[in-house]
Amino acid sequence: MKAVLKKVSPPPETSFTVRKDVGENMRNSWHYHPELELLYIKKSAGTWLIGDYIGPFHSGDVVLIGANLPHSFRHEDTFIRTQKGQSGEAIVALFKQDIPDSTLAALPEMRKLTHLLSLSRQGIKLEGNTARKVAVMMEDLPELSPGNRLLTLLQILYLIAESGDYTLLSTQYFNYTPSHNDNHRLKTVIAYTHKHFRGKLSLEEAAEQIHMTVTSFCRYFKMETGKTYVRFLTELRIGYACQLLMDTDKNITEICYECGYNTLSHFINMFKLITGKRPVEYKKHFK
DNA sequence: AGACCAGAATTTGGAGCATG
DNA sequence: CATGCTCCAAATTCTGGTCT
Repeated sequence: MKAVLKKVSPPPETSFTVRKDVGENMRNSWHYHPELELLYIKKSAGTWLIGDYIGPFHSGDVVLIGANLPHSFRHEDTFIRTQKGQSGEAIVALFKQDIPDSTLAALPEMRKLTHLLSLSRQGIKLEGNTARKVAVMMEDLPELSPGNRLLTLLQILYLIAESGDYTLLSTQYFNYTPSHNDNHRLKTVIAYTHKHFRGKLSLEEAAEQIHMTVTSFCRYFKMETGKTYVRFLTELRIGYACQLLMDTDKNITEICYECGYNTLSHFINMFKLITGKRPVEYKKHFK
């Protein structure tokens, strides 16, 4: 599943982009961009794929997507194709990490904000009261003067960081970038998995990559990532299957084999486990 | 396309060993 | 004593065949 790099250029008098997407304009494909994206779903529902996370979204949801994190929002047809006035609506703010970094993040009072920006690489979904407050602030964003718009954006980021009222969506290993602190062995095995998940990939093979026995590897992987290796692999494969279902006309059997599964029954079971829908239902829903 | 089932494979948790 | 690993048995999950 290859994400497409999208170029975003803000209007000349501003340092970031705010837009209101309505109906057809909300359509998008699997893509990424160096800008952070703050998205408020004013009126719509569907499924979002953010990194290796797949899940439903509804009106009122707010999400912060970090730099270069691939994502795609699949809106239900009713919100895309309805008559004027009844279509779905979303408000999007796209800004470079420099904006909070150069204005606030360097200050000691803003330690939580720095943390928030680093967590955004996994995709952050706002919860409860914070989501409601941010939604209200985002409603106003498109109408504000450029200066007020910037201040409101910073205020929103500060509010999110301080509240801690959010959940992380993707695993931290989906879009990892090498750093000296990262576990080298884990990086090796995850990179190997990303490269080979479409084919046959045994636990033994994965363990071999980092010279561990299978037993030790299973325990190690679970301890490091919080999920089993098989679960991680399943999420990766089903995420790819979703893309194939939405973006191609391949049949379920073909997609099953293309995602590294050998039996249709198992593929369907796993698909249901991860998405809550059967492949055919999923395809009908979004095609 | 999807359900069901038996056998195979994987994961888990406890116990224990080696090393620093 | 802490850490990192292995071994083993039991539990859980996956696979592949078959049927609807």
